[in-house]
Amino acid sequence: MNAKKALRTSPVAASAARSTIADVAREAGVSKATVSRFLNHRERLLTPDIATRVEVAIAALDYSPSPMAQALKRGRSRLIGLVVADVTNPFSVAVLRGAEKACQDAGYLLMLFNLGNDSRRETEAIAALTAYQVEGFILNTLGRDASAATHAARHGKPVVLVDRRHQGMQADFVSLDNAGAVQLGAQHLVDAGYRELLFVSEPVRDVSSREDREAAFRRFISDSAAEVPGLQGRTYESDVDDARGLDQALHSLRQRAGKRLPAIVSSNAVVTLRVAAAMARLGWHFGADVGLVGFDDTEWAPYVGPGLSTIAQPTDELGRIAAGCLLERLRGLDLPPRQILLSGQLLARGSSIPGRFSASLSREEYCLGFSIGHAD
Amino acid sequence: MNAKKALRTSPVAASAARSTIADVAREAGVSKATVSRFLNHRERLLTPDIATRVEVAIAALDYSPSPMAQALKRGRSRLIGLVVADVTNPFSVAVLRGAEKACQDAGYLLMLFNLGNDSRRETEAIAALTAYQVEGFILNTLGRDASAATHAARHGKPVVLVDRRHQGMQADFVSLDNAGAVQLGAQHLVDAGYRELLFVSEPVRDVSSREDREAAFRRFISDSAAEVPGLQGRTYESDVDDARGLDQALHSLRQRAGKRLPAIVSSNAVVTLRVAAAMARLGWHFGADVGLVGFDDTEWAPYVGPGLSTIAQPTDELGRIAAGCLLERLRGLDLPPRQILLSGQLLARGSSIPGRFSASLSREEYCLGFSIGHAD
DNA sequence: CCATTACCTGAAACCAGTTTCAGTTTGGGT
DNA sequence: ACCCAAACTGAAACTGGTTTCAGGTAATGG
Repeated sequence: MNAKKALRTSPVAASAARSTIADVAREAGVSKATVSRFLNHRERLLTPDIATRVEVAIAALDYSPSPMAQALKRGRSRLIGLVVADVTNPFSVAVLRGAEKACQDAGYLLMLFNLGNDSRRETEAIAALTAYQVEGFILNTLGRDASAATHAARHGKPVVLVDRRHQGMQADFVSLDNAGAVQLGAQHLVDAGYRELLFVSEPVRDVSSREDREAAFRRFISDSAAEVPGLQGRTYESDVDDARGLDQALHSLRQRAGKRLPAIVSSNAVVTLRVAAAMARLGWHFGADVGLVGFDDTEWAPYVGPGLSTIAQPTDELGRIAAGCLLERLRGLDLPPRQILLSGQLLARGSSIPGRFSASLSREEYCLGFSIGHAD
Repeated sequence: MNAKKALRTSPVAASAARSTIADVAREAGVSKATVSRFLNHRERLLTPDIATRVEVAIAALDYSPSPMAQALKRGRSRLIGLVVADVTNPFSVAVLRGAEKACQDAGYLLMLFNLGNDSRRETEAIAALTAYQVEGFILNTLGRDASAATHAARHGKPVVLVDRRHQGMQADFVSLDNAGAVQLGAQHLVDAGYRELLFVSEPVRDVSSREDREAAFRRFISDSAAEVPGLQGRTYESDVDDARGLDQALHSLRQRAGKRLPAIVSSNAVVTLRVAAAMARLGWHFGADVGLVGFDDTEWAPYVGPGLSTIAQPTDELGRIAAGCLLERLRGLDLPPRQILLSGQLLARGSSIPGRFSASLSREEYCLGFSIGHAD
């Protein structure tokens, strides 16, 4: 305390201490209230004379108000809490990027909490963020514990769910149109001539996006069975530490296929990588031996094998829109919860072309870029 | 205000309002000061009787102190500011992950600011974070504006620089041992028989890690010229929107090589991807046509072409150690600035094996996993 | 010309904590 | 039994803002 005062009076270290509203008031010869009014209610102005005096003082002291103090008094913090299931997942990061930009543009800062795929920390995350008075949440969490999110909502903080829905929870929800995307990818494989399909996913239970995708795949198979003779489809859940299981699944996929062509729909980039690893272990080649369409278009997809066909999510959009929804709510918009689904885009590359053999040919020519219009 | 009081007395909505220290004090029949002491100085205890009364009251009201108010009074916020040059860069994300974990374990929360590779926002970022009373910074910024960081340091906030040094700045610095890593990768290429080397980097100027790597490459070439007959090396700066330039650079690399073997050292994952794209455009193959060792071991590296040889950075370590340094400073450690360099690990795959042709063979057998011990 | 109103400004209370300071109690020593 | 110190607790001041409330001044109306 003494040290601080010493600093402030010492001209050398003057810059070390942030100037406060009281300093400005003193400098301008007015009261704190007047300075505060100048900052917040400039519209119904103060006397021009006084206003300029305050303005000058603020400039002279390079004053900017402490968000902490403002948060304390106002109850609003200009902070948004972002909870991410796993920063390692490129999808999460891409969304994060979009959201972060939108928030910054609106003058909000992001507080990040990464769960590292540990669902127990979900409650902890929301509690910590709530303590810091975040004004709202963008949640991309494991579906497990709806209670945590509901708790946040009950505190009156708006919540936007990204990619993963919590059953029965009243909140805005922004996501890829999973059903449409699966349809798009699976149909593409069928069009390319593949008939024995395998949907590979991470453990489905309780994660809405995985459930949606799997269900959509099943629906596609049963819906198309009539028109497409010989079409068969199964699903497989891949576990992180069960590489052998995946290898076997691929084996039996090819066995079932017989002389029909086998293909895989992988439910996200993580799974795609696992499948790529399995293919390498088996010495098989994408396209020729087994077709593939994978969710999430990553920057490396064009260069793996003959190029991986992917379903691109509009990740940036998702993040931006999620943040947008939240900001609207913060501005007082009071609507019933919305569901916003954006469509994916199919990028067809070598991995869904049966005739082609591995990476030994230039990929460019296969990059057809099938696409369906994607929302705004 | 009235609304709030109404809420608090209404039993139904009681959960909506966070309870304050005053509530606890009233409930326990003690003063706010006593509650505060219970929370902060439990060691020199209160009377056991009173302590338990407070404890019970806290439990009953599910009270937890407001970090905002604490920050205001204490000047400490339990917040750490993390500025990242580009969240899109997998390296940044990996570091972020490590740092985030370490901070959370120590009870700190991370405020994230992404520059999106826009160096003008650097000052803005530090100002915003400072305003929120972050206790320290972890900076992975563009080198441009040392002033911003210096400014932060002058405010007495500890700063840790990750991967990028600011010239003349007094702060802890945590990074890969770039010189050693370049040596490791380049030597590996030479050992494999490559003789005409090209170091490809993003624009080097003002980014210390890029400068270091380039310089180390030059040094390696001149140091080895004597012992390795025919060894030649050049450098090339690749620009985002100049794909043709890169194509030409590769062309002349091969031309220069003549019947010697040409190879590339790419300075990070982004560049590696650009090189992969160029190779695809040219219809060339890694390993056979041009060798490659790239900085940053990504999850997809094993599956591109014959597998990409990489120099893995201990990203998680880097993040953890950076956070660790910062936390030490926050605990009052007062040492001169440290430089902590961690060694990289060479993962040799197909792209640095001259004989092999493309992806048509299983990669596993090439994954020799050359490695040098990496610092704790 | 006086009363009323409108407008501007400052003092003080408040947000939710921490910390200082002073007062009370207790215990030990003599 | 008395004195003094140590230990514990509460009132109040403080952090840096915002907001209410009341007072003062100038302008307008009767």
